[in-house]
Amino acid sequence: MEGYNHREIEEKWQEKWALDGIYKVPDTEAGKNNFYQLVEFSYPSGNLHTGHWYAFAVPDIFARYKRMQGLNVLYPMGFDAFGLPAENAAIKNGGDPAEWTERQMEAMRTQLRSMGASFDWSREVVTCAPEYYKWTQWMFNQFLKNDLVYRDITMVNWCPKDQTILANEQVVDGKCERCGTEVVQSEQQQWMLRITKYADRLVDDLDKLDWPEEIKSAQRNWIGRSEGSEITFKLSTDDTVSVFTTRADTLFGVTYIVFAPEHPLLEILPIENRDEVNAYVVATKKKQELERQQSKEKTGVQLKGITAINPANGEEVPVWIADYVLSGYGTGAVMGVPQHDERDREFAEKMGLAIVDRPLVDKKEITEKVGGKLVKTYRLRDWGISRQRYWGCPIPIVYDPEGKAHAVPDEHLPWLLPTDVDHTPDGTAPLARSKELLERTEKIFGAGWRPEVETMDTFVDSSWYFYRYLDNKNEATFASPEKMDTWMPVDLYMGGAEHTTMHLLYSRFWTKALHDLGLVKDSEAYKVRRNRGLILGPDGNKMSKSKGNVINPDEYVERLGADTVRMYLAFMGPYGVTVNYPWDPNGVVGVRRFLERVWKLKAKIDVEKKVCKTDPLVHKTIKGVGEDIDEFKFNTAIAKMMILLNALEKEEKIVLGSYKALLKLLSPFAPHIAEELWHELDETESIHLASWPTYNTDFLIEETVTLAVQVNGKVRGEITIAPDIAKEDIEAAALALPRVIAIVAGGQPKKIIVVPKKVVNIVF
RNA sequence: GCCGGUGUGGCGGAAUGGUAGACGCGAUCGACUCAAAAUCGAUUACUCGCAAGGGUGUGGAGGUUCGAGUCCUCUCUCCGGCACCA
Repeated sequence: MEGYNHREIEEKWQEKWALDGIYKVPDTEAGKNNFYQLVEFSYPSGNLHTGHWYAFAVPDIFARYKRMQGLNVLYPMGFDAFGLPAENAAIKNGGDPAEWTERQMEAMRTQLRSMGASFDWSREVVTCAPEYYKWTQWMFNQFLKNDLVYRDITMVNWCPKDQTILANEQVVDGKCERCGTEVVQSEQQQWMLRITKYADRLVDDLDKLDWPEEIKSAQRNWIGRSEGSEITFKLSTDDTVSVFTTRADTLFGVTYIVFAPEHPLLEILPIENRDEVNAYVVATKKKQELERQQSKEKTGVQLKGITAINPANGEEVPVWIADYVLSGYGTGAVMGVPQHDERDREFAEKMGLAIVDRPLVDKKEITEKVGGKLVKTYRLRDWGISRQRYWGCPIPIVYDPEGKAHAVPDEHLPWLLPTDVDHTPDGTAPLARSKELLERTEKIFGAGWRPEVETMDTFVDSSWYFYRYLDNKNEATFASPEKMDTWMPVDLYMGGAEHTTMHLLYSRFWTKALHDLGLVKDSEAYKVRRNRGLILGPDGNKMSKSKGNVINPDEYVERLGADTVRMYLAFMGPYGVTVNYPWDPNGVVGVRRFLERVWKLKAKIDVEKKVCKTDPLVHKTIKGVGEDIDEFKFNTAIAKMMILLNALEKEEKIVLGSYKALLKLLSPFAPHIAEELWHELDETESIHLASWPTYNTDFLIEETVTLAVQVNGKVRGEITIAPDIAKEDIEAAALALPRVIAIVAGGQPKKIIVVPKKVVNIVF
């Protein structure tokens, strides 16, 4: 037998598996239940890094395990292929983003294949393909018809470098998530999706989901529901202003009212110190949002000549504007209750406003009494999806000569992205420069019609991709109801923690919207969600080129093999928890050693041998490995296989069945070496089509058990006895230990506790 | 500040309230070798002791229990989310 040559066998089996199509998944298979396991598809960067391996290769263990257990497992892969990097590459080097993307995808497919993952490539989904975005646009049209889409002028986050709008989720510490440029606020028209309409359900339905609390809590925080009252104050000018408060019970303690500087009433009120007020408003607008949030120093200006009447007691209180009141939240005006609110107190003290201590009242009663209403507000904003970029899904809208927006009718979908675009950025949307798009629009709709030149946020593309895997070639609909019935909802969705309040929230919204339109059955797409952690550099820091701590998986695959890399990543710690693990270049060698020893162990097989004293351990290992995989504890599953190997190696000769069982247990983790060794045993069918080994409980019955003997809770020795021995005999055996006799020294134990198979505690 | 998570050897980590540190890495010693690597064997929480054996130990302080890494109370650290959100 040759030595373990990973290069040879990995390539050989990858080719063979592809050729035989062993991972091609039918929509239904007789006698098998379907299991839909999803991982977040990736952007085609053309560079498969350690993170990808951790994201795809480790869940592949689970998919393979489920398949061997007799489930019909779908584990698909695709590409979230629209997005800025392709366009930036085109800007930098010239060329076409579509071609660039295709090249990157081809490179990535090759790299992905090197993982030995069991993806069903026949179901691949590529979001930038017209066959795909046709349905993205179709859904947009459906949403438009059902009032889930609208056009609005809003303050947006604008990245001056990328020349595009960013969602709040894409702004990190006031900087563009992608390029790190300081984000500025600017007022723009854009297409909005009414995600806020679903805010309550997005919060409430979390309770039904088997998701880690950490994810649910992050989504709740992000949506930021708060329940309170809207109360109207009359002004001295006969105008009225509504305030939102969660503390209606403090209404009697109101000593002033404050507007946000952007409040629309400011323009119409007869303010005596108009110049002073305007100056404050202008100064506020100049401040960027970031600055406004950082400097907590209270500022503000009183609106002279304006007062408000407290509806609870008729008291007349002054009215101010101050930038500590946010225009985008609640009603953009608050009641100042310095006695009960820290911010109000700070403001009142600085401005010399009254602070009064009044009794609290019932929130609900007082709200009703003063004609207010109980309301909920949310931190979540509607989702602006307009991007002034080229490489995205075109928004299927055209404008008539009067400038009115119309949906591009379904029969003209896909509304193709034009190709005649100069990618040099000039601050305008690239599609505005396309002759092709304009001519197409006029040809179909008439002279004077103009196309929408914005493209969609790529989070739109990824909000429904998991449906398309189920039926990726369907030309009549995005996915047939029958196929969705057999697969949805997703049984297990593993992904990155960074998507918790972005993709994960958006796609939940999308599913609910499709559900309400009768297009899908479930209102939640993912039954179980697990976030994974990060693989850090050997120095314990996040991998980055500048730190020089980047681990290139290709090098390790070349040197030690894909099986070793997969298995090492699984061995580092439990999966599905957001814990970060540093890559240990020595640790990975340990896994390789394990595989080599499995390889060598084959020489010890004795086909004549039928029983071995390791047989019970084999059964125990089968049980344990299965249980660990069920809980995503791949690390301890591997440890158990190592324990078994250690024991088998100590034997002169081993039973063939034991070796086969070990190979089966190993096969989800290290699919190539397991397949190779399996075939060397004269097996002809793939090990990956074999069934998961079963264990015989007869072997799990222990002949003897070892109990710790404690005196007053401290371990003083141990006894090895038959498991079914009587309590009295156990006590006697424990008391007979020389060390116990020495400690007890003839005294009478107060009590003896016997925990079967575990411990004897002599309390003395 | 609010919410969520985390804390165990030199390192990654393991432990249904029942012998803390499985498994792996690293380290030390030994075998093999001219030598090194690889491989194999032994040791490896800390500490006192020649040894037998003892003491201490899961961020910290209390508590419940025959028995606590695990349960309870308080507290600290680090990581993540939200944050002038009324």
